[in-house]
Amino acid sequence: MREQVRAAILDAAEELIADRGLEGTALAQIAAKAGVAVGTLYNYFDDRDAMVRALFATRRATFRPQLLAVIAAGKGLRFEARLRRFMRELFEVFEANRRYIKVAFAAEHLKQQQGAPQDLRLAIEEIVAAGVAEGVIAKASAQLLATMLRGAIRAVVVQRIEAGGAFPDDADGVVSLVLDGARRRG
Amino acid sequence: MREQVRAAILDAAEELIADRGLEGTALAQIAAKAGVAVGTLYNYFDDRDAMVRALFATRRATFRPQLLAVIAAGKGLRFEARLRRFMRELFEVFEANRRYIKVAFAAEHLKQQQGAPQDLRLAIEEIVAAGVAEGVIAKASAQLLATMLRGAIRAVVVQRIEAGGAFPDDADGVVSLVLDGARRRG
Amino acid sequence: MREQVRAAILDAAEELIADRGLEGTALAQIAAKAGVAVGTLYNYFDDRDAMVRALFATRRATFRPQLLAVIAAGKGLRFEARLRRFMRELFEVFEANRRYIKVAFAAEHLKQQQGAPQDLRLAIEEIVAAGVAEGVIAKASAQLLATMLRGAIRAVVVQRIEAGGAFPDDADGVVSLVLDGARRRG
Amino acid sequence: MREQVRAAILDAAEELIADRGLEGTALAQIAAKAGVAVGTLYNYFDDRDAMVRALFATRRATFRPQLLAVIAAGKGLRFEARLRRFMRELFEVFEANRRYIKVAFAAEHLKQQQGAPQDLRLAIEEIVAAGVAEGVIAKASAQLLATMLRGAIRAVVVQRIEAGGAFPDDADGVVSLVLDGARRRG
DNA sequence: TATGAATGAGCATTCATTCAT
DNA sequence: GATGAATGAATGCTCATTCAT
Repeated sequence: MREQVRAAILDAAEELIADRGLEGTALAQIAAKAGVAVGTLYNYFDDRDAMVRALFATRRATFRPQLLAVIAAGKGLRFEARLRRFMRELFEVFEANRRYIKVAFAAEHLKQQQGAPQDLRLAIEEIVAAGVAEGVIAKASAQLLATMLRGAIRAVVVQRIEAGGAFPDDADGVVSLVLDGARRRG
Repeated sequence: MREQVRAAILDAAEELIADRGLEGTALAQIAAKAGVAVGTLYNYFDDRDAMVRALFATRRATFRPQLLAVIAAGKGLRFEARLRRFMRELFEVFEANRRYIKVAFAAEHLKQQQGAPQDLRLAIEEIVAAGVAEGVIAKASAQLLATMLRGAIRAVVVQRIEAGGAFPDDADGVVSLVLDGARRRG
Repeated sequence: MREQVRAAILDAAEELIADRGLEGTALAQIAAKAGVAVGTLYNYFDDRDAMVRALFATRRATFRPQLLAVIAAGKGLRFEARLRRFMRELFEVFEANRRYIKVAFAAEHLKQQQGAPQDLRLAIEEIVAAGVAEGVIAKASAQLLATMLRGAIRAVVVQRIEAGGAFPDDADGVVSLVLDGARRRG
Repeated sequence: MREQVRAAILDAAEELIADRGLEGTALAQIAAKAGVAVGTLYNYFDDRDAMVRALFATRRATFRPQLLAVIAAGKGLRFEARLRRFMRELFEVFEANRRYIKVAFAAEHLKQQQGAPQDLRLAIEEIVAAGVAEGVIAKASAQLLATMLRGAIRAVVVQRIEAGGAFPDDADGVVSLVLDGARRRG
């Protein structure tokens, strides 16, 4: 009961923030969309800021296990296969959490949270570390590779969010490029 | 004289926006920091929005020629040398325009300006196209390579801005990675 | 309760506008006089303009039925008696709505309302038309007579508002003059 | 020279005030239209209010002699002829001072001036007094007749100003009505 | 004397937060 | 707990007035 109201509030907040941005969304709008009175918001959250933090925390609590599951799913595989699979499945998880991803990247510049981006960073670092352990990736390249992968994912996400389409299947292209480079062979 | 005041206003705006974000910065703060009265702002700009646009336009007018000079400087070189040089010098230009870069990336989500990011995109595409023409890069990889380079640059910039250090010398590493991949050889 | 606050706001607005004019009255003054906070005004009216319109509409809603009652009261009478009675009772209604009348005439030059003046015009035209129908007034004089009556009423009202006294008993004199003229008879 | 600038300023003020009202006209607009700088206004007038008062005073200085001439022109005539002639010529004077008349009536509700209306009142009272002296008007009707004449003139003026046409020739109708009444004669 | 940039008090409006019901 | 009216500080903007040049 109480949880349902809380969820309704956060849903309303998420949708409005995704649409109009964090600063463009007033508490009155959130309350209206959630079907409660403004004052009620304060029974669930200390203040506006706490509500936003709760929004990110709640969503992250949904998103993170899915992300961890994706990582876990590839555990037995060899590095390259694992990375390719990870990239493919990652975009599916993004698709399933589309609105949160939009909000998370949109609010990336705020100090208060780097939920999804942070989780992602760790996930990538873990896989890259596995690649190093396996001897496929030089230790010296590891950090840079991780950064590049994140950069690539971010670019794709931002583009898709603005263009509005589905998250695409550049996954394999990105992996090939970062593993073997863009230089023409032969 | 008039230009000095204008510059002082934009400087104040830039610093405050870099610190507190666009929506977190009030005109009164900008005026105070610039050492003028609120009303004075309106002698220089039509309204708040025009001031922000002027800020971006002015900074871009400084940044863009530097970026173009970097591109032009590499014109005679072969692709790889050119790309390496470009990346190195690019970060120097970033360093010289540090605060603008910060504001530009911070305000990236606003429709009203994609100045620096847009300029950068075109610069990268030009160089990559030269790589294709030279036969070093497969045509099929060109788009992805460009995207990855931008993603990498962005990631580096954001990280350095938040961490506060100088833009690093990952330049060569990035180039090596995107050209030859992270996979260990031999 | 809510209605009382609304009424208090409109009362405050009316009094201040009557005193200082429409443009000379700030919302802060109205709020202070009404004993509420500025923001509260916006719980009752969309904006300043809506508040002013509401003021006129509310007052007119009180004034108009009284005016209509005065007109109706004379329905059975012959023209001259009716006109005399109308003029006398009209000034009583004016007296009962003194502050509104003041505001209404003061804001007469605004497009947004011609409430009282408009109502009055129609009332007069109806009575004059009855005079024409009865054969007492020549059709050709009707329009001018109506205009003169309005002009006379207005002059009396404005004078009394500025002088501050009660609306006078010129009523009979006005009627006699417009019916029989000022020329001395042998 | 100095007088020309002063005149240009008052002309500009008059036109703008006639168009947009007193409160709707900013000093900057007046200065711009007059072709001088804002600061210059303060070399000619103490402040905004003084400028407006000067505007009315100057215009009245033009208007009043014309009005007095109209009165003087009828001096030899008998009352009725004089009144008819006065009313006709009055509207010509109004036509010649159209913009001032518009401003004067528009600003009638301001305490600061009743220039034209005041002059007019005196003119009418003088003529009516002549009618009393001549025995055409009963002393008891004099005040009311004067009030009615003013009311009628005002109504015509306001209507013409808003409608935009020329001041009409209701003059004779008004005179006939106030002298002989609207009642149909057998 | 003329200029017009600088000034800052004043205005309408918004909105997170409080609290009596 | 839920409500939503009340609050008032804060914001962007205007404009009469001042004053250095």
